[in-house]
Amino acid sequence: MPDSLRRFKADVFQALGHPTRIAIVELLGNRELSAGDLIEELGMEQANVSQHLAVLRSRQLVVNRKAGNQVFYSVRDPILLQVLALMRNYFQKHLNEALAILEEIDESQAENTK
Amino acid sequence: MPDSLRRFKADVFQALGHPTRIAIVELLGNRELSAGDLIEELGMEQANVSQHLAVLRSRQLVVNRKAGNQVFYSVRDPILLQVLALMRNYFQKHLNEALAILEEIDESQAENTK
DNA sequence: TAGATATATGCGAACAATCGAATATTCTGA
DNA sequence: TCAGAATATTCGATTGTTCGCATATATCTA
Repeated sequence: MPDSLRRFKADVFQALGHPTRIAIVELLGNRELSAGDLIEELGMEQANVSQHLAVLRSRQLVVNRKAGNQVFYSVRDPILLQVLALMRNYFQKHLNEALAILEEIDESQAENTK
Repeated sequence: MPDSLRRFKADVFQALGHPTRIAIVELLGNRELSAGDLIEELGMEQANVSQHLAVLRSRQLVVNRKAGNQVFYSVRDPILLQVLALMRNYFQKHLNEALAILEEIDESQAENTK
């Protein structure tokens, strides 16, 4: 496989490689939500959410539609939702290990705060 | 969904968010390959490949088996291969946009080298 | 045991990603 | 045209990732 193709895939995965962006894609699901809706649901800084939306847009994982004052976002291709569904599956299958990994992450974070 | 779950998913995606690691998982497919095999196939520095393998191991996307002198790697769960297959699908569907994105990346890299 | 082979790890420099704060843009309604 | 609402962008500080190089560890073979 050409390297450019791998870079493309890696870019898509990397765009999904942040909890907030996962949350955005999952909140969107099959419906449209405005940026404001997302900000409210996520309970995060407006600018921060907007930045994450910019990442998802730049990789074209979401599309947006302007309606007057607002901007409505949706997932561009349902394949992405299938991918997330597979991941849910994967997570359940490996729940124990997953929790262990998460604990490690927490511990190493505690470590850093010492 | 709890945030921890999203972090777990994000971690998995992030592990896949590098062209070399995509290449490794795709090379492995359903078979086992030694670290040396992978280094040869990839044509990259031994240490670099080993570091990428460490990332994949730490997120448990691959498992390894020691046999004497060598270490054999394989993909832990075929779900990951399904995910990659879906991405192939996605890529073909959006080939044109994908190429545009790749060009942008190239341009911004050229920008940086100015 | 010594030397070779296979793999992993530690370190530092370069680069990229993230966040909050401030500011800019775009649109609406008075 | 102006104020205000919704969203996006820019900036700088901080943190995380990646790479190459050097070195460590483990195993095999003579």
